[in-house]
Amino acid sequence: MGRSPCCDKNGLKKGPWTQEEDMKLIQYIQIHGPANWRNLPKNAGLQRCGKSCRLRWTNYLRPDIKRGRFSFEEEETIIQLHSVLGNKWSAIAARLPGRTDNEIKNYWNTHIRKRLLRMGIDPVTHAPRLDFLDLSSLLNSPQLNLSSLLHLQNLLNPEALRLSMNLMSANNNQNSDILLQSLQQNQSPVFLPNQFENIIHNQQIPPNFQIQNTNPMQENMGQFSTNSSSLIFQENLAPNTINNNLSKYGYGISDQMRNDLSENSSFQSMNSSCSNNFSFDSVLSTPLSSSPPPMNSDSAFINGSIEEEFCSDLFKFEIPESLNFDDFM
DNA sequence: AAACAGTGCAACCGCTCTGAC
DNA sequence: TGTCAGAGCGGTTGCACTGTT
Repeated sequence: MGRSPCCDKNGLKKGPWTQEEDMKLIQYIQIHGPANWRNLPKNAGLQRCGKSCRLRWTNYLRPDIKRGRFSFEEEETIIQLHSVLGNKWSAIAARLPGRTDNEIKNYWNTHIRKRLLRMGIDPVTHAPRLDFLDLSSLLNSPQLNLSSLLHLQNLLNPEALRLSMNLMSANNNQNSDILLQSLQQNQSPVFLPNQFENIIHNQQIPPNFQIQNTNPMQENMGQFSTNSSSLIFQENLAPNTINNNLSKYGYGISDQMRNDLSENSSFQSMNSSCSNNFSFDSVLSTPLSSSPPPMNSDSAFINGSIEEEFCSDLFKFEIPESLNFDDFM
């Protein structure tokens, strides 16, 4: 005994809704309210499946539906919420007044997802994916050093990283031996956040280390789960360190932009007890525009209900208006 | 101008999950 | 505990529109 179908599909109309059907549905719901979808088509005189009526109402006819293009703020909100909630489109839609889950899903798949991929960002994990980028150009970059390779360990599959290390070894990079040895022994070296900072600043590496994932939201995200950014943006890191790492890990920050950031922008580390829950990925993956709104992610949360699990104001990042982002779009 | 390819989006399908009964 | 309706999700389809050749 399986579940009975929601409707008898024989003789029921499919495809685009006509204006007359819409009017029937609207008038019926205005009188009786949106309930008992199974019986609604019959009572409303519609040759439609109840589920089709429900979807038509919730995705198109509802009076509070907002039509038209997504604003920058809405897009930013979607990206940030998706970095926390994943593909829970209804949960995302609940925080975007007037937008439906289906609309957001479509917009994600047709616009945002493609742009994130072009930016070298995994749209699933919101982590930079160097396998989307040109590895050879990275290896030839004068900025490639030990700390950046430590993050490559998180972003590349082991074989790709081994190849990278071999190439660096050929370039007489003595530090690479340490990392290569660790990889060959398949160790899971561990280090603490303050040690990580030492690495960033002093290029020193403990004998055995591991980048610890401090973001619980990303612990279950498979092979790309180790989150570099949650470590990169620990509270005590200097802005220039952050700026340098922006470009190291695939965000395409040019030298000009990095200089502008160093000179004119400010990362404000906020004292917060929820820093471990914050993922900077959402901010990083936020699309840049020629006239960006304030990068304070507070604007992303309509009702504030998510703030308990997502520290939205850990950092405030101000981008000077004179900065030209066209190169990065 | 016509043919074709690419894109965006509404709508659908099949399935799972959840809560009420 | 099982059944059912509603809700939600991922994936897909079909069509209109737009850009390119």
